[in-house]
Amino acid sequence: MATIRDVAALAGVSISTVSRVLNKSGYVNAETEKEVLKAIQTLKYEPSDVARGLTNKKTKTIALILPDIVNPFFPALSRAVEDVARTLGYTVIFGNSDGQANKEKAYINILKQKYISGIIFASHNLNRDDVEYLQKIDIPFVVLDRAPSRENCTVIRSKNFEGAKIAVQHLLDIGCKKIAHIYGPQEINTAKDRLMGYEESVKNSNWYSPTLMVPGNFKLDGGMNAARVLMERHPDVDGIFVGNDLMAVGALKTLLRLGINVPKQIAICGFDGINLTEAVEPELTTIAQPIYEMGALAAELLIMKIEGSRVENRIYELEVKLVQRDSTRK
Amino acid sequence: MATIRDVAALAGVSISTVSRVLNKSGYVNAETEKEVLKAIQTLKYEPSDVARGLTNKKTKTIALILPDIVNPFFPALSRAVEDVARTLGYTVIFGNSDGQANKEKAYINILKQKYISGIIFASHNLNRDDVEYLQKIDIPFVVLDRAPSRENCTVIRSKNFEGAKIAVQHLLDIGCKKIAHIYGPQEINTAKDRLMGYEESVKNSNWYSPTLMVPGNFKLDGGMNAARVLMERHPDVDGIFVGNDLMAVGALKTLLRLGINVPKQIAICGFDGINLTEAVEPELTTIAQPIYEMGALAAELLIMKIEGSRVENRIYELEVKLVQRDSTRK
DNA sequence: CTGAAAGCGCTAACAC
DNA sequence: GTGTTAGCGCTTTCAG
Repeated sequence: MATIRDVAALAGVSISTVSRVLNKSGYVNAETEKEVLKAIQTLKYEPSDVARGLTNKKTKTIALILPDIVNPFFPALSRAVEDVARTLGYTVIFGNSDGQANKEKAYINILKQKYISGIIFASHNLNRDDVEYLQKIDIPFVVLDRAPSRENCTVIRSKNFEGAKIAVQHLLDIGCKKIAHIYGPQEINTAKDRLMGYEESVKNSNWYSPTLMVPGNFKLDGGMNAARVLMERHPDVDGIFVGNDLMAVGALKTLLRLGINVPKQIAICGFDGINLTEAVEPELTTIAQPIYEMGALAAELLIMKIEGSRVENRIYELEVKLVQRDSTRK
Repeated sequence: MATIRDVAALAGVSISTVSRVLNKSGYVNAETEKEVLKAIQTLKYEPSDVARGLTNKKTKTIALILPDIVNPFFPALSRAVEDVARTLGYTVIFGNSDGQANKEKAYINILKQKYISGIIFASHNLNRDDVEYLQKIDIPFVVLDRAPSRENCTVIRSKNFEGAKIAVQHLLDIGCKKIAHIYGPQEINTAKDRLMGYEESVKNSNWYSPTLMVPGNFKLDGGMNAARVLMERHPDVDGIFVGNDLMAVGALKTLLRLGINVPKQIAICGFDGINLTEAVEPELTTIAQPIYEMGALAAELLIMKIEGSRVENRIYELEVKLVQRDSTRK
């Protein structure tokens, strides 16, 4: 593979001139530039990102750390990140943390050794120490959903609280008289916000009872189990707002197995907007987050940071949207 | 961040000695080694992968190029690759090619500039030229499902042809009298092999007709449409072997919407073994590929190649397994 | 067993 | 405008 030296030799200039045309930095005579470009062409020269990295401490690669790519929320997000990264000339390393602080910390270290340009953390476990560390070693980062502090992080999320209220209102609108909620792990902010949105919406209803709120694990089986519990406690429920789509699918399974008609007897509304909601029958109504946009924005903001644009350290909160489907069409 | 020089200084040795203990290469006095290790400890020194890359032309990072991470087959595969890569000290870059040869070629180039250690191509579009190019620039690679030539590629796949026969046999075993097949794009090897397996299994049956084979696109809507076509052509079909799970889920949707009971009236068997088969109701019987194992094996073989072990350039063909669920339990 | 020195391929002062 | 040179942090001969 040709190096910058080969190009310089062929073009009859010095390597710094070549470097200048490569980086469009400093002045270069139009003629010489042409020569250099020609030499680059004929040698099919491509600068080595690694050598550049060594000098710049930046590698045009970003990392995406997420809990588990197998969780159906993340593929779409990853796709968005990769799409915009590639467009902007970046490459993306991905890592699964399983939500474990130590795995995530280990990744930060590895990535540092690789002079990673920046990191996107998705619904993870970042704590104050990590944030300080990242700041200390000067690695730009962006956080999805969760952040230990609002002040010094750029965080992207969608309107979970409002979305929950929209969900409940929708169920009321279609005529539900007693609405339950299956919520996710309360260590997870999104799960908490959605639960709060539900509570605030229903607490003054005469049918309200705390036992209408059943915990789940944000996974399929959690939704299945929660629905079973709920049916035992409150057989008269006629609407369920489920904290995420995966559990909503689980709940749907349980209801179908119990011979309950969805939506006629019980309507279901999920949250997230993953593709899975369209794979099941009946298709699930959901409060859709703009998943792709969230990923794209994360990548854009991160790369802006990397390239020196000032990016506000604040929460970017995106809108959610009610997507009605058969599970709430009585 | 401390460099190798800092360590050398603190330990009172030369940098080459430090390098030796770092790489366990060459002889180092036990005493000096201890000193060096201590210095490394107190300085929290971590060698720079980038600097190493510059000298070694290897970066301890591999790439995974796949069509689209959003396709539910790939998350599990990716997870496996990342798991074993991490365990073996590698990091993974992922890229979506959308099955487009040019995107894939572009990635190869970018990765080359990054001194990528090796590449895994999943069900992609690699052609002879690409293979030659990769060999020329000496980047180890492994291919999943498809390869332009058997001789000079390490390819991993599962028994598609045999799996298809198992599927048909299973449908016969549970009493199906007329079995249709929805097949995937014939440019894709796996789709072709599965179709051939079906044909070979049924071509001598008295009920056989070529019109029982309906094309699909390996996606949800393809399965939905194909099932509709099929029901018009052959309302008396009582078993469908679908070329992949995603289409099988689509077919199931169509049948449920038509008020057809699955499995009583029509049994369905898919292929792949993705999680989605357990999310729908009834759950789908499928010919499960060992998806995780395939990814893990790909990563292992690739890293063996990278690290200089001889790895046979041949096809590693893994077993598939019938997983019976309610969609074929009459 | 250990150190000196020459790169790996590139960027960025600093001269000319 | 363009060339020289000194690194970036590490590995690896080659002496000693």
